[in-house]
Amino acid sequence: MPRKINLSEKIEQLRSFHEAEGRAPSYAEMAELFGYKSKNAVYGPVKKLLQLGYLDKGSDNRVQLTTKITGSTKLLGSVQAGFPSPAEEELVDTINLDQYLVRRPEATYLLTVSGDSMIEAGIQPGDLVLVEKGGVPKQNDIVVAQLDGEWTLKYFGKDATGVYLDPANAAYTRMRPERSLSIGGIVRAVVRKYGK
Amino acid sequence: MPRKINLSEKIEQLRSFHEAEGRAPSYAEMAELFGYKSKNAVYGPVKKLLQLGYLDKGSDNRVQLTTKITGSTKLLGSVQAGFPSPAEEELVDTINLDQYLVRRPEATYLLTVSGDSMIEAGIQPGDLVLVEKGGVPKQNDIVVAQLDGEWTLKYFGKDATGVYLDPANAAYTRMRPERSLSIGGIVRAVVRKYGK
DNA sequence: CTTGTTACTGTACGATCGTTCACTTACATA
DNA sequence: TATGTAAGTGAACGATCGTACAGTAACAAG
Repeated sequence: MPRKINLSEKIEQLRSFHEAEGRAPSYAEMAELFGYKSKNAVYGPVKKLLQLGYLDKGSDNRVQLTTKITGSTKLLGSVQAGFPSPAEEELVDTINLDQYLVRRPEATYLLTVSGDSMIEAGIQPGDLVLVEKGGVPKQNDIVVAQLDGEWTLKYFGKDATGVYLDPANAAYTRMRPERSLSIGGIVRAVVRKYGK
Repeated sequence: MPRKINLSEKIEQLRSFHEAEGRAPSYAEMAELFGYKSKNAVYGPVKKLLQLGYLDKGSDNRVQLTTKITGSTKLLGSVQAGFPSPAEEELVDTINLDQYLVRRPEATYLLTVSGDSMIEAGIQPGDLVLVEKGGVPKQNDIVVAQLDGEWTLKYFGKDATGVYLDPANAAYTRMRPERSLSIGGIVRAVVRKYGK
């Protein structure tokens, strides 16, 4: 039977190395980090971490850290499930919000919301919307649209009459373009930050 | 007068290198990337990019890319201002959502919201809340709390009677702990992703 | 033209890189 | 205890790393 290797400890060591240095360690640095005297000793653990997706190999042959290590937030279950007890030092993966939210980095922009036209969709003034340019909006997608000269945030829709824009606020009504309508982009995510 | 150097082009080249390789280039790779025949030629542009904050130098002497290059979203103005014309190829910095939202990575967790008790605060079922453990909640902070055995998302408050938890839903009422109340963490941000 | 400054080239250097090989140590099983 | 497998050590290899130095090319000012 193969001996048990403490991988979660090594993952934590890789996390702190990345936080301190901002880069992936070399084999020699990993040997020192893990407490080995020879850098060859890390080939075993590295192979396992590659299989588990914690490490990558680039076009040069150096190891690269994946978001499972470099990510800044640990993904847990639902609110109902509550928090894990601080005692259990389990193997928790981290994720990267950028990678989770952004599909096409070159076409994705962040805009600040002003106005309350989408308040009932949970989009408040001051929120950030992550907008992707260039796509074709589907029914009920939230879009950034320029309607008769002014930029707004609305639900996109189409019916027999043509294209329309719906607010998510009972105080406003459905709008249809009189002259021009241009879609700036489709809202892919909403981000709200509390505190200053 | 010093000759003009095209820095924004080099920044774009560094962005595409990072996207392709997932790492920072060496001096030799930068020489090839920028079209120089000698790697010494890049020392000049690199020095300027270091000053402008696009590059860093690590404890080894290799260059590191900052979020101004590796970030995945470009921060623009407000929705009202609309989109910049695609024609203008200006120097736009990118930001990193993780770095923007997360202050203490080791204490930050992501939970999925279930239930509609905070619906009027713009937090819907299925949203992700970014929760920071270990802080002391202030008046009207949104917290993950275990009230009499069950984990919920509520506004935190204190008055002469003691601690209470307020929902953001007219269908529910203020609650006060009968036996125990433990705060799991403070909600620092809300993230909603549209589409699958 | 000449001169001075800057941008760039080409070569060389020690250090470190990842990898390979031979060898020793540790330990479960028989 | 003896045996076999895996883990870890230590030395060596060519390749690439960042840096330094001398020299050339480009160009503005005189």
